[in-house]
Amino acid sequence: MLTIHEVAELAGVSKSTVSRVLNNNGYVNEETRRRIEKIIQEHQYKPSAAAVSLSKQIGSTIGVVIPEIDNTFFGEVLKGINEVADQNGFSIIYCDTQNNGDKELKALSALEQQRVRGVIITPAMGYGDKESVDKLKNALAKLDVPVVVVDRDFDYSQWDTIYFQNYESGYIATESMIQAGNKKIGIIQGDMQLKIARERFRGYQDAMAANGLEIPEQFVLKGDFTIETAYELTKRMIESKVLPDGMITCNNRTSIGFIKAMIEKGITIGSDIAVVGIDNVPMLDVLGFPFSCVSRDTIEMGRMSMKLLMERMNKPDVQRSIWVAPCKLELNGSEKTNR
DNA sequence: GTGCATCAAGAATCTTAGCA
DNA sequence: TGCTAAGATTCTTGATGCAC
Repeated sequence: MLTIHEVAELAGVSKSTVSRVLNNNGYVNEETRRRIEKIIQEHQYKPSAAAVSLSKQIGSTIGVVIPEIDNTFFGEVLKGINEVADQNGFSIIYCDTQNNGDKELKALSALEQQRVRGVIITPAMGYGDKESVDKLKNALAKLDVPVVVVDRDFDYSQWDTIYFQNYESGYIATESMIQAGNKKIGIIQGDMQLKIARERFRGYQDAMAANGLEIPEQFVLKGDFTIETAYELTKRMIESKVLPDGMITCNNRTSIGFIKAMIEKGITIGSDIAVVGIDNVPMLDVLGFPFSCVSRDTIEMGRMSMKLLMERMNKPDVQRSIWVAPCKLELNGSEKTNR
């Protein structure tokens, strides 16, 4: 790859003149300009992003901190972020915290060293108390760059935020199950330290109460948003020989764990037991498995987070922005049973 | 209209001093 | 003389102020 120095040599000018042509500022003789532009085009010269950052004292790299790189949900969010970043000349550094607060602080420290221009973060933990929020706040303050929080909103947050209609998703999922004729409806909760899990559960509780149904406590399973826990909890529930009419699964991974246990034990979803998940599991559609869920446009959430970050870069003093991704009910048959 | 000099951060390389 | 540690210098690339 050519450097500005080599372009200058080929054009018979100094690199200052090439720089003026590149940035379209200062005086440059029209003939000299045309000659330089021709060389740039012929050699497909592109200025080094690292050197431009160094020179301008501003980076073109965005740090994205996510808690589960192997979760398809975050894969799609990243896709949306990448799309907008790419269109606007930003590159991305990804950090996976594996839902670990210490790893999150390390990742932010690494991004500080990289001198990123902004950070998009899905917090690793619930941050339900002021002390842990302060730790995160301090780490982000050290970076001194715009921040956007995605998906996991939490109390005391002060940053631009993009999240999902968590309460509504819990409510709609439960309501759809009730409309399908189910009465004894359980739920596999998410990690209740997270606000999103508490909100989804609250939606479930309110939908049950609004329809005059009691919550069957033995079918309120204390999950943590992982496949493994959902699988174990579902297996134990099946082994107890008593099943509810249907279950709400609180995220895509919980749905996978639930379905895996059901298949293993020979129980047919949509016939022996109903299920409505929060978040889609695209792979089930590919496999022809009818799965009803409350979905959201995750790629759009990624796009919006990057757009919000760029807006914050341009206008650092405007009020905090919050964008709520709408939820959409997709009924494919698993909300019913033949019992 | 043009080019020199300078600046930025940090790694790599070179130089120097001190000691055994 | 050889080794180590510390400090100084060089190098990378692009932007820009200022002199000619």
